Amino acid sequence: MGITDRRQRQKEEVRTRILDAAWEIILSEGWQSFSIRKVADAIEYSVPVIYSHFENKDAILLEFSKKGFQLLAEALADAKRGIHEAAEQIRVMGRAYWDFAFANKEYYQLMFGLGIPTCDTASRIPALTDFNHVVMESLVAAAGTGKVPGFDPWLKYQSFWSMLHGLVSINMVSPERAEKPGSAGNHHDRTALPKKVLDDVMCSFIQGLK
Amino acid sequence: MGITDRRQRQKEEVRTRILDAAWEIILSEGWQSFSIRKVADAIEYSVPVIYSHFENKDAILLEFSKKGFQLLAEALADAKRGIHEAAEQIRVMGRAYWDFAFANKEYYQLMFGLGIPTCDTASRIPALTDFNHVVMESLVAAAGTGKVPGFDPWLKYQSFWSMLHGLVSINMVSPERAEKPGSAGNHHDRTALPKKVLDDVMCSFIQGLK
DNA sequence: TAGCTTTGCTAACGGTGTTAATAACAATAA
DNA sequence: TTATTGTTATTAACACCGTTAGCAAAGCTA
Repeated sequence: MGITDRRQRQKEEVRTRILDAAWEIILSEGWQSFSIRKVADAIEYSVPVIYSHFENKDAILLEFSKKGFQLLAEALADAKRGIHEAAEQIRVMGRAYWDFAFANKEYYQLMFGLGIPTCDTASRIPALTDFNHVVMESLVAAAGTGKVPGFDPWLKYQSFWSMLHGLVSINMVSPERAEKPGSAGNHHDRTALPKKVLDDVMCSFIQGLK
Repeated sequence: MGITDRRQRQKEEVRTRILDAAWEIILSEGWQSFSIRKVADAIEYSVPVIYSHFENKDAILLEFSKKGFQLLAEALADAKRGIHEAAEQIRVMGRAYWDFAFANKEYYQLMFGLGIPTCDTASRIPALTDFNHVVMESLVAAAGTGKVPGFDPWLKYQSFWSMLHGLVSINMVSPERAEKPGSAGNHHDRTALPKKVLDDVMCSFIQGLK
């Protein structure tokens, strides 16, 4: 019975075509203006076929959110590969997190857009576990060398992530907000300062581990 | 000519009725489902009158964003009033920031919702300056006692804000994400841990100032 | 009272997510 | 080969949305 197999394959192919078209729209027009109808138009199918592949619009966006976390986890794992000192691992992961966010703005915004992920969606993102592990590993290693009493790796993981996300999202929403009042129009400063802030924050974080 | 005065007053009154109705809708149904038509229905006017008071839907939301920053700046100013030690001022401002965010979720989400504030809106929020001043004051004071070489108050202000916003937004988007895997369903932990993270983060931040 | 300005309305345009009813099709059974 | 079944895709509708053009009503001035 290869028939059902072929049907499965064809169905899968339409599914990926939907995702591809959706992503193209998001990249070119922004995720705000992404719509089911545009996708249907792009893949030359009628609207309801999309609903036979995804429960609703948010389910499509969730798919990208998942993939975003996967890519982020990989980026961090790649960054620290080959580096032995735990503190340095943390430093490069911080930079990698920052770089990922700004190299993949659309992903990052979908991953954290306040309205998009509903409360229960978070538990349905398996890649979050990978992210968790990659970070935690280095944190435990860094603390292990210092022998800090009452060290809570989960707490430090939260701190690490919070700092990075705050830094990124404040600089992503609007560059103006992060600009020094006196240096308006200084384009060099606009990109240089946030990276200095990143270094500063990571530095005092790592200090707090030891 | 008291006629134009009265007209002005009446116009102003409609304006506040629009904002009141809008806020009520946002509180009861969430800002996602807020719509011009619902507001028009609530104030018993037709839709176009709203457009004679506000340029568009976003302009109404921006109004709440502005007020949110104003309230936040006041909350921080209130929190540190009467406290003399700069480090302690920073600590209580951190707590005040956190408390404000969760006591006024709707405001906070409007203030930072990634899709809502466009790039140029940031410069149109005067209360941001107040927020800036209130925080910076204590930062400079805290550093002044320590005499750190190469101290950049603007950089530290960025760090301070970033850490807090990251902490808040990660815990606000979905409580599950911030939960320790092993302690699923432990309701005590769900509220207690983030506050410990807050303390931890603030602690190492203040350490970095001296 | 006639004319002018302001104000508010209806109705429409072009969108959106979502779904019920229906036609077209491919695969099986007689 | 024809009839029957089950799947798939379509049309068309529902109920919304932001926004605006055109028009009627009311208020004020002269």
